[in-house]
Amino acid sequence: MFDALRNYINNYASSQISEEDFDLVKQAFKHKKIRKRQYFLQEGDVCKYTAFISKGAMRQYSVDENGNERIIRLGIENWWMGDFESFVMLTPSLYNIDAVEDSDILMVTNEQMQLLRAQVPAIEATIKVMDQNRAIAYEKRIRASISFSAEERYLELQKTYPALLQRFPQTMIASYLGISPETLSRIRKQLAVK
Amino acid sequence: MFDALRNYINNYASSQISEEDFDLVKQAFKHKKIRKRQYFLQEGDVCKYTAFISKGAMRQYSVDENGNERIIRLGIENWWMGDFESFVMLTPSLYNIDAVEDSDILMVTNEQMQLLRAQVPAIEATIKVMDQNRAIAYEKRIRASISFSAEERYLELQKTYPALLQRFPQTMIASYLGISPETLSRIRKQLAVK
DNA sequence: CGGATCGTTGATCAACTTCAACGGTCGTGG
DNA sequence: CCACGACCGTTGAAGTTGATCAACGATCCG
Repeated sequence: MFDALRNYINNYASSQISEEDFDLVKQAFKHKKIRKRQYFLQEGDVCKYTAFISKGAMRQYSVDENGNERIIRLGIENWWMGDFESFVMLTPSLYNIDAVEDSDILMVTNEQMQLLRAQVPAIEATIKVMDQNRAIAYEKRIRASISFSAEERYLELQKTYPALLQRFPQTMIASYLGISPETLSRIRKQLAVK
Repeated sequence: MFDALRNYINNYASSQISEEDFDLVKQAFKHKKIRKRQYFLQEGDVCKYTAFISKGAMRQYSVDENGNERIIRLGIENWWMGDFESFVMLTPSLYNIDAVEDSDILMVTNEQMQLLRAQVPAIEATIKVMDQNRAIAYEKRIRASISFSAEERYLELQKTYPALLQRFPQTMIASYLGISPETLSRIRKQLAVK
């Protein structure tokens, strides 16, 4: 259960995390199984935990006034899931997060995370790299949304995170790209011809 | 010249930075005056420095195959400017950065920044808060780009960063929002009527 | 087996872009 | 200090992209 997280840390921190340090990590995280369609977070609630997905697939989305779901993040194994703003500021979330497949997650509060960060150098290092990577990934996505057409954004996603295309239904991919399912269907048809 | 930076740090770190610590900061940063239209970074170059804008206004943009400028970031006093990916990874940048007004900037390399971070607790604290705020701001912008119409994105910008609207020509604001200058002009006309 | 979900396709519609022209303002070089 | 050119914002018309509405077949799951 914790192996995925251990590998993740060892991969991000430059050195291996010691057994004692990893015990601290284990104590800070709560394991939870979450079934397909089950909520991890509902709009209006505070996102008290951030979750490391050790198995499964999840999504974060808001619902507009017409009832349309707008997916702003997708996550699978070895990704983190949570509403960052709500988690850090302890404000009510604008988002829902639920499982798209049966999932195993490891949950931690921000308080525990900050403690771990201070106690365990490997965690501190991991978080720094994560912060960097997140900033870079977000900048790319912002650039794509300003500069690229729907087709280009789809191709970019296909190139960057091909795994997501296999794990989530096309409707969700479309929503994540900010386009309608019909448009994505037509783009794929179009690309198949080429 | 360094006052803006000192205030910035004192504002972000929970405690005041000591005089000795701030001397270290002063040594790490290089001051530079940069004239309107002058480049801070050109596409293809590595972004060796990140800049704290102590006075002035700058923009980061890419140029597409048709010669259109796509602005992905605007910055004024007390904001940081630089291509984060290039700065961290030392890869050639896809962007240009130039001054929109005559500006005073304080420049630092990533290496020096990491050293400062290790030596000066106030810098470490400041960067942590910056990382958080950046992530939150980026998530909002991604959400806006997926979910909101051009008019809604303009209103959001007006609400969140009204100062930007005063400092940059409308053409640049339009580019930053990912819409054409004509569309922004019509949106503003439309809103004026209401 | 039956209902729900998913992807596809066609037709129409709305949002936004592009192209073109014009007037105003600002900064600069003569 | 003035005149000129560059840039900026505005407006109109036409064109494109993608959204919406609607219908249908396939598949999956209970």
